[in-house]
Amino acid sequence: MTRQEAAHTHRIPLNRDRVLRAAVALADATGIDALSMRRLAQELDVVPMALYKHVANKEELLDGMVDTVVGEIDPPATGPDWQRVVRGRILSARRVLLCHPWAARVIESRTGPTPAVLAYLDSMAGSFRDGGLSADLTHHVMHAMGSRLLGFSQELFDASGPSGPPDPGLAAHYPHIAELAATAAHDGSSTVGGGCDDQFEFEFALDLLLDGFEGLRRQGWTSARKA
Amino acid sequence: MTRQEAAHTHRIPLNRDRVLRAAVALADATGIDALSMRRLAQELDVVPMALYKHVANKEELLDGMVDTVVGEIDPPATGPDWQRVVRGRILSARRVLLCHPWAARVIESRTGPTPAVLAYLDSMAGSFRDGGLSADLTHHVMHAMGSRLLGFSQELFDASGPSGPPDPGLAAHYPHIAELAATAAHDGSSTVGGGCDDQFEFEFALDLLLDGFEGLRRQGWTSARKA
DNA sequence: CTTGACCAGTGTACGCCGTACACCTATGCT
DNA sequence: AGCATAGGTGTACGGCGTACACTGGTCAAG
Repeated sequence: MTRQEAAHTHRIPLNRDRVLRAAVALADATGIDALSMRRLAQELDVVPMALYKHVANKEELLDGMVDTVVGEIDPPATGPDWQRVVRGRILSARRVLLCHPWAARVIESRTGPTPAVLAYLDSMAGSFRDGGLSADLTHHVMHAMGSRLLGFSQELFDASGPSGPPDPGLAAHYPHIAELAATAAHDGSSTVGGGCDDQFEFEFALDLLLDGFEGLRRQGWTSARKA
Repeated sequence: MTRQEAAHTHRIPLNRDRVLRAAVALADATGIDALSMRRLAQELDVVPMALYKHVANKEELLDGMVDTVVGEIDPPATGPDWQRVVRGRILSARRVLLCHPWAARVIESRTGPTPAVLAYLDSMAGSFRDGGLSADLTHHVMHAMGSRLLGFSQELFDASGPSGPPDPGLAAHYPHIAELAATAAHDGSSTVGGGCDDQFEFEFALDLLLDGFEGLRRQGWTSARKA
């Protein structure tokens, strides 16, 4: 067990997959802003340039990270009730994205779709089609769901800061927001703290949209273009 | 007209507002990634550090830019039809955000709300309340609208690249997406090219949501929490 | 057994970034 | 006249992504 042998044993050859996993873990642990090629290399006990044998550049690294997390989303369930199927899948996507808070922003920042995202969207479209929606309606429905399809949209921010008591200055300047904050505060939601129940909000919007889609489907909606 | 006088005349004293406007213009012209303090300073014929007399740092510059563009959104119209009012305002926001394609991402990247965004959201909540929605419903409705409230969400990407003919390889791997692309291609929408009519998609989703909200309002919806 | 191609990993270097800090210099108040 | 202040300057530092030339180890062909 010379030093050389030790080096051999503890150094798994560092393939692309290991790089991506380490990058995801690092982003999870320290935030996406702290993810640099240099820090990542350090984490892998390697010199920065070594990474470039496995990813072309940082953009491709980010693409790979996106594919890695999107690959964690459950495959679609099977069943006759398309709304159930879609709902379950989207909530799975949401769960995954909530585990990797950086992922939503990174996905949005990609200039083109990555394969895993494409596959996800494709199977989602398939679920709509299997549920009896026309291709036309499915198309518009996918657009309507927007980023909600991918389970994120935690919304911009909470409007109320992390602090506890309602800011009196805020109430003076933004009365309606203050009112909403008050509403959120004193209904006994699952989040004991000041905030509102994100999960409830998410499902509220999701169900509203799904109900809307079902209504359109039942009435045989088709995109009536004005010439 | 010594050189000194010339310097005096052509150098308007560079206040915060001029900095923000120049930053917005530069981001519009060259993209948000090309906006650096150094490039911005150069644009203003000034040394980089001069900017720091007017903005604390780059984050605050971005905050200011957000407030600048959000300030361009039309004030809310008045009228008895709340859906009309809200719809018009949101479409105004969308118009503004489409003029500054970088703005959506920057807004999402802010850690806290900026004053202009807060004011915008507040007056939007006011429109819902004036329309007869309860504070409770308004709260959830604001969440449901999500980023659509701010008029963006051009959606992740177009799924079909900028190229013309449908990629046969894509069709093989992602049949449903290919089907949607075909649907979008041969209905004679306003965009003659391959893409779909973003404006139509946006209004489709918007109206679906607004109709859903109106239904809830009419039936006196209230958030029925399961304890 | 030698040779040479081919990797994965290294080391150095460049140009860009945000910005801390010390410095000027004109302006305007006392 | 004296002086504080505000706005613009110059220099410098540490971090970033990554181009490019290299090295040592593996392995097939001669």
